[in-house]
Amino acid sequence: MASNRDKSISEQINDIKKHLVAKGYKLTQQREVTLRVLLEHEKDHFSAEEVFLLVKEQFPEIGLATVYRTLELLSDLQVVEKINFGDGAARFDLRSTDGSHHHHHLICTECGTVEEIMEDGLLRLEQQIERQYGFAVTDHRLDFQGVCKECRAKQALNEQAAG
Amino acid sequence: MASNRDKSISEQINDIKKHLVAKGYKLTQQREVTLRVLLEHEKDHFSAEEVFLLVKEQFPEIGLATVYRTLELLSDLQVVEKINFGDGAARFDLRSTDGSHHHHHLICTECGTVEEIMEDGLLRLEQQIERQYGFAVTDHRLDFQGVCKECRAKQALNEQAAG
DNA sequence: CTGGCTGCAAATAATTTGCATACAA
DNA sequence: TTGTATGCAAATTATTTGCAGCCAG
Repeated sequence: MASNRDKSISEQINDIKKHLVAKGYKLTQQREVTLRVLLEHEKDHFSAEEVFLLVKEQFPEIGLATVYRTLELLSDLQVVEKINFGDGAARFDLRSTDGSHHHHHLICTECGTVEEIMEDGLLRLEQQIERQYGFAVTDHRLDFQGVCKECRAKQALNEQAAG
Repeated sequence: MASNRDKSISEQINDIKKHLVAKGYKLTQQREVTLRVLLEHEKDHFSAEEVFLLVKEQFPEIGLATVYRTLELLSDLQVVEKINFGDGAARFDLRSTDGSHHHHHLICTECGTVEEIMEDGLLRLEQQIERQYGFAVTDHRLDFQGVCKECRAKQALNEQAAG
């Protein structure tokens, strides 16, 4: 029952290294630092550029293209998920080690915050889809747009002031 | 109870024209043709480029930038939804007139087809999120990845041949 | 009329690619 | 050693923007 929450970052990097090696890839300095950055910020949804800037702090020689290539690779390996929230750039989200990775997103339309929630009430729906459409679901993505708690509080204050 | 399914395309364009005019916008030839193309292909998920090519058939003078601007405008007006499936380009999806627009997507990882399904078992979940996180849900997006019926059939055949 | 709208071309922004060199296994 | 990976710069792709003229209301 070990989830990634139970493992140190080094252990997780080691696990991922095995995946890499198994497919004939190498764990370079650049890839390791990139992984470390992702693991240290598992709740964020960084763009390639943002990852690049953070990696650069620990490894200044790295090039942006390498970060793109690494993220692409990690995406293929199912280590990260590439998501597009509609602002210009793709964002990258760590998947959980066990492959279930079912966190959903609460995207605030006021402040742009993206919060992750762990939740899974979708199994029933997936089964229904499989039955009804003959579509074999392997994965899903569920995002909610709306107004987060903080922005609602602000809105309430403003209305009070205005009213 | 009139849904957009009950209305002719001209009627729908007229409805949308009212929205436009109400906000001080004009219904130009270009916008009308673009709308017509979208309405005639309501089950597709075209990129701006694809819309452009289709509009060009009926209105050759149009420029790509105009299509982008029109789609942006229609997006603001909630007439279309701008979605990003992760291939390089944004795609545009008609919303239903009543604003509910809750269709979800079945994205086949084999052939790339995107099928729409009308379904809404998410109300309960939205309510739970509101209670649990204080997040006021206004909209959601639910996509399923997997293998569609057709590709599964093909896979089955191939396995048979191989086995 | 006239302010919004358009087409065009140039500007951005994100991402990819070619290539000579560097380095992990 | 040797093929994979990297950094850089140039190329590509999607989208946006400036601007002079155009047209719907």
